[in-house]
Amino acid sequence: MPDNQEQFKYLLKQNGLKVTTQRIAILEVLNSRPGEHLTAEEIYDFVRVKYPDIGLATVYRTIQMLSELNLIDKLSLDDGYVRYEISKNDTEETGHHHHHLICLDCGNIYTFQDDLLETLEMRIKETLGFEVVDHEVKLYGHCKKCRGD
Amino acid sequence: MPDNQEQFKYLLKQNGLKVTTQRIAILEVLNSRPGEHLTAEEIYDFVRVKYPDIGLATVYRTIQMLSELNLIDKLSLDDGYVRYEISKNDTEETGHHHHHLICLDCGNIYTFQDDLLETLEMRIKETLGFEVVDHEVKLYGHCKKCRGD
DNA sequence: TTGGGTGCAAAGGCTTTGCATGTGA
DNA sequence: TCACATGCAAAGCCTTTGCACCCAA
Repeated sequence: MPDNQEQFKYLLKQNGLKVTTQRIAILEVLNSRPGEHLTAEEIYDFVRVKYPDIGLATVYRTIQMLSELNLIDKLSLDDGYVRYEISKNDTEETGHHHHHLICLDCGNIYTFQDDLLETLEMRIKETLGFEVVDHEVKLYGHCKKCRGD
Repeated sequence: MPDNQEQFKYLLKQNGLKVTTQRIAILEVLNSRPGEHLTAEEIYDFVRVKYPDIGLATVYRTIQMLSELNLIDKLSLDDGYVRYEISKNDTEETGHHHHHLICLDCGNIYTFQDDLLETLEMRIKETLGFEVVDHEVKLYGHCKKCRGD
């Protein structure tokens, strides 16, 4: 995580932005909960444990910035909330995200990696002339636990 | 479209719902614009051309109903609007939707069909025990037209 | 007749914005 | 010092809800 934080500070400075307590705190919350998909409100609550004076607006503003810097990923579950998680892009170049399995019963979100789409995307480029640079895949269904019950 | 409309009326009656002018009008608007992805407001505007007295709330209520009856599909582009299009499910059983190609330059939405995910979904069921029943795939990129310019 | 449907306006709920104050560089 | 960042509250914006009236069945 210090790596991540250093990268963050560097990115901020490089973009003429300031390194503030609030920004570091928010990044740390997201960084300490990989794989969770937090709403702005949830992030706000976690950050307030250590920094009770932070404002919700700051959380929203910081989240937006982190998203633009590609340090976090957005995920929308159509439940009225936008969720965020720390980005784990190994390959900076592709920027491709992992996919989500969403259980319709318990609401849990599972993630998985798959390169299957690359074949598809290549075919789309050849046949339609459309060049895919990013994708979002959500699979809805019933997870093992819920199917077992 | 009369087929579709008859099916609609039948579905309404079967569910103890009434066939009203407004409901038919909204369905017709969506039916006459396949492949377009309309927001509630846009649907509202189109319907008002013929039925100026309709209320926006009725549009929202009807849209929700149509969605529950699986006559229309929802699509969220994360621009703050939820969009709808008439459903063209050939196979009632699978309920699988087509996929969307979203151009980051002009905003146009292209659709395509592909069965590639079925392999993936089968593998997910085998390895993770997660049974996929629906999916949503959005591919972002640059369309032929915009790449040409 | 009568219970579901509609229109209107108000309320909800998440997110953004304006502005005065605070603070990192 | 000073431009950017923050907190607070207000405003925005899409969507839902309450309620009296209306109209399919």
